Amino acid sequence: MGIDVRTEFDAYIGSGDVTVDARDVTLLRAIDSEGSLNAATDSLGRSYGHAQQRIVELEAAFGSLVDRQRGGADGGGSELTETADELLAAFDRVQTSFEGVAEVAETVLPGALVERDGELATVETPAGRLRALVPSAGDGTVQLTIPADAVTLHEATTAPVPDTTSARNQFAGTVRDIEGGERIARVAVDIGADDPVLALVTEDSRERLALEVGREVTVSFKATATRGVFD
Amino acid sequence: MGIDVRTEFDAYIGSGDVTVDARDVTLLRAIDSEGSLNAATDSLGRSYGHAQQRIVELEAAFGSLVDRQRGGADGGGSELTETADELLAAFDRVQTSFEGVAEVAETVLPGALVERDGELATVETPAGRLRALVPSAGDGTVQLTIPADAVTLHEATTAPVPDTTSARNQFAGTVRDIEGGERIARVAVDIGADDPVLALVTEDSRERLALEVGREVTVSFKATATRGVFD
DNA sequence: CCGCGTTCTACCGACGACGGACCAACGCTT
DNA sequence: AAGCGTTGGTCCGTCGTCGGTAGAACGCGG
Repeated sequence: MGIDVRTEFDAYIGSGDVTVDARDVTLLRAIDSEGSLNAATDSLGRSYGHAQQRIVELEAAFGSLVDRQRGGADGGGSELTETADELLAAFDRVQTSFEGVAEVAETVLPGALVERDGELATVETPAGRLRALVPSAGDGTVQLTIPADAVTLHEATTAPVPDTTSARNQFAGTVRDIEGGERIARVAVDIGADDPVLALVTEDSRERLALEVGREVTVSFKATATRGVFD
Repeated sequence: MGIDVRTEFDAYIGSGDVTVDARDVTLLRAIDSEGSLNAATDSLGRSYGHAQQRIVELEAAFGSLVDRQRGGADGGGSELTETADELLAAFDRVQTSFEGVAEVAETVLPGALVERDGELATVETPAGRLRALVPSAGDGTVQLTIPADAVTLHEATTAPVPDTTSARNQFAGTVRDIEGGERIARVAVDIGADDPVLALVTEDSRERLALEVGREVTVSFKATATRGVFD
């Protein structure tokens, strides 16, 4: 079911009416490594004029980003300010966060909305009722997506009683498949729905829980991490 | 620490060498609601020519998306195929997934890399050692980001023993602050680092765990959900 | 004083994306 | 046969983005 597609994205960080994109970030990085705006632009094969103008725009929103000095023995040069370093770090963080959701496998479950209270909904699925965030308005059937990196597995015998944890969605299931990565395994757990729930687990955890095909486990995931959209 | 910025994104889904963006999606949605390509384009204030051409491109990658019929009593019309519906649903899912990471609060922790095994790293932080995914290569200090919707809280007394769960990162802490939303509360838990760890929790869970400022809890989050980037 | 390599600023041209206009083909109704 | 509103396809003008070029200012060294 469904069609298979790549999921891609462009990340931005913004302040005021300016938004910084990947292009701006590579420019700043090149300035940092080349030591001058000039060297940076032609190492990137880009025009000096627009790059310089762009930096002025960025600085209007974020404050000083590049310490520029013209004249002098070596003709001058530029280096990044602390603000620029923080900006780059912030961009890296959101970039890798987005990469996370883009690359990580997720399982999508069909379901029917039974109740809705603000953004929080309870949905009836083939595996049972669960709670999820559904941001948009609507009614009827929904598709829930559960990111594999938000699913935690427990030994079936020692599962925490639901009242003592904030992970409300808990289901008993049996391991159907394990794809071992280098250090991270992808475990497919059948919880009674058409498709198994995928869980990302470190190899350590896989050994510690003695995960193998056929083993009974309980899977849990937070309501705030599973998101639904209406069909 | 850090500068405050909006985080934004553009989502795409791709197949072959074609990538579908939000513009394409609104076009398809307009065709669906208007009943014809012509009505769709001028309800959007866009040119027919390019829209038609664009659909041909999309269909080259995804197969038939729009059933077009010209001539007839009403002059003809167009409606979406099942494939197009699936495409729209897929786009909605990735869109809301990205919105999730864009809107959800996250806490960033500084740390020092102590070991690294593939993508999996163990990092020394002010709160103790924890395991995280750090995709890029590098060395030295890192910044870990822990999305609030991936943090689960447990009663301090009945925390599951670490060996029985796949959530490896567990810390004892005390609740510092609670921001009550409509149905979802944001709980800040001090675990010994400079900044508290934020956890997104439903109001139900907040009551059930009797969460209030000063209460002792244990927070846990999966290694595969916390991502690190080098400074 | 001149040379150097940089930053600053402005202008031009190429390219792509898009809207707008146009015409043909279609198929049913009248 | 004429009319209608759609789809199919093409062409042109505009606008924004970007590279390229050119010139001025800067400040230190020779």
